[in-house]
Amino acid sequence: MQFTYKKQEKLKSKKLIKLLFENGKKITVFPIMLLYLKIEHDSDYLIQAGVTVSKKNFKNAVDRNRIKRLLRETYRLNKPFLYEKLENKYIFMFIYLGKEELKYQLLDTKMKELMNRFTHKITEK
RNA sequence: GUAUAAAGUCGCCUUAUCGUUUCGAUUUAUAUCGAGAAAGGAAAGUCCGGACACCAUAGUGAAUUGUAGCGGUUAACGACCGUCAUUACGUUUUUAACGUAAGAGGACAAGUGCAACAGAAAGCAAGUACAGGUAAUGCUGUAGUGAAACCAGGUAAACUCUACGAGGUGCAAUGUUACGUAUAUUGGAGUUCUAAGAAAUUAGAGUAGAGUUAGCGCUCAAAUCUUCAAGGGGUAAACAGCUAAAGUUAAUUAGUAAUAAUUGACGUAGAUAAAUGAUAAGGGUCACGCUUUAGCGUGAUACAGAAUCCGGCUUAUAGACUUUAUUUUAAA
RNA sequence: GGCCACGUAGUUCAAUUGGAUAGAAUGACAGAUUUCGGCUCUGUUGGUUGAAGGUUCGAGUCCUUCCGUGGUCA
Repeated sequence: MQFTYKKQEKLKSKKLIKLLFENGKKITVFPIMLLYLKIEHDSDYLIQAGVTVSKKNFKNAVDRNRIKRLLRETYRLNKPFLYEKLENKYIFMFIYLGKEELKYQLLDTKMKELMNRFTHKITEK
């Protein structure tokens, strides 16, 4: 499995996103919050993931884009770790809660911690 | 050389690793390989003007709304260029001229409205003080009030008038496909029998069916049924529109200029919870400090992210460079 | 992405078609009343009218450009 993040892996359907926000479960490792939901979707990949940043916290489009790019990058590089342990299909949404931009290395460690917690929760069941 | 102001130009670079979007090839498919390209001067605000699309549309007038010295540029404009009145400041040889900057500026000799306080008076009128003048009188001048006054007064970024222009809605326009389902309403076609008639149709039966009843039955009866179309309700998927264009740039010519013409060169993003990146290393530029005139260390490297496409305007912007003007310093 | 609307004391609203010092209620503060508090009465306070320009003798009001807030569409 490679470090890819293609069109097929992105969460695009408005319907799914709506479902996710209504029924999804949360895990938070500040400043990242993960919303996830176990659901059968059409993609060939196990996970469809999206990324979002609030307009309230970051007013300029440039800053929002920067954060989203960082989040995507951390997800992309840590993805194989998740795929080793997963069996069912999921949809993800990463939400950035912080009000200031963090450095890449910090975000990377946070993302790893977040994924650890997620796999714990799944395997417990 | 320093500082300030105005105008204009540029607005970080290189390498490595891992990725995203597009196209092509291979493959059942995951995917693999190859190819080139990938954010701005404002992409922003949406303040104007167009292209393009759909809808509407005989003509004329009215209403609504925009513009407003004169001339030019342009696809077009409320933009741009030139120029004049006017205003402000400065200088001089001071009833004027020159320089710099501003410059939404048609008409109050068509009508209506408005002008606080002050003032006799800011209009369907009334008349103060002083002086002059008359047969006589606000008849004339000055003073005083005020932003404005014995005047065809002022005011149109007041209504209005004049001249010229403007159909509406916007790529979430619009077209095609897919998914999918309650059916109000409207229209067409179809579905029983008998009689009359050439036919449209009319009259009757009470069949299919509908309503009601526990049921028998009773009532209605081809529409309340079927089907097709319009219409309406929902879903939020795909493709086209979608990027080569009033294109960018250099030289020459015409023009005071905006700009135009000719020739040469270039071929320039196309996403949709929204790509154009992330990390590491090195370099450039600027500031500060140390040492010392060549290095070292630390910090900074702006404003900001395409969403149908162009032409302007407005606003944000670290730093660098060019030109012009002014000030001051040093040298010759 | 397109298209609209609205900004006045801490809060909710006024301001006669441009005319003076921008008002009212409520709130806040002080005093009176009360043993104390509330109610009530009296007084005081608080605004660069979202910002910057312009027109005008004079702008909350007219014009232009920005800033902020909200709405709408298939």
